[in-house]
Amino acid sequence: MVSSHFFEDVYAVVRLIPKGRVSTYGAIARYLGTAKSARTVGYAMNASFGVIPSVPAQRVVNRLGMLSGKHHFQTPTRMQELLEKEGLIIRDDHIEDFEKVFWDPMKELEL
DNA sequence: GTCATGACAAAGA
DNA sequence: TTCTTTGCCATGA
Repeated sequence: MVSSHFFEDVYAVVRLIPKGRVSTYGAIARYLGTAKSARTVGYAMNASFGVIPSVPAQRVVNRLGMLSGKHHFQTPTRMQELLEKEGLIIRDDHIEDFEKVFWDPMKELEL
């Protein structure tokens, strides 16, 4: 497959998300300069399945901190388990203390 | 080649 | 304030 430029950027940023932190589609999209392409970021995650090096797609959620994409994992519970394994608290498919674990590339990288 | 859909989000009415 | 519309990039029919 021919990883498009945009996808590569998305993967690069997602891989930079520290363990125990999460980011959002919109934050990544904005960091890449295309604020309204959050949708495409999600699509990139869908295509990130099997990509090497592995892309921690479980650390990317929507702006509400909800595990909107868990259904796209190998198993619907995979995403939650991975996050809990990293020390996060998942409650009812949404991340507790989302603001505290939120990792914004705009602030963390470009600061 | 065109049309529709998708792990989303911001802006307009 | 909520509801609706638009934008983005890539993929599949």
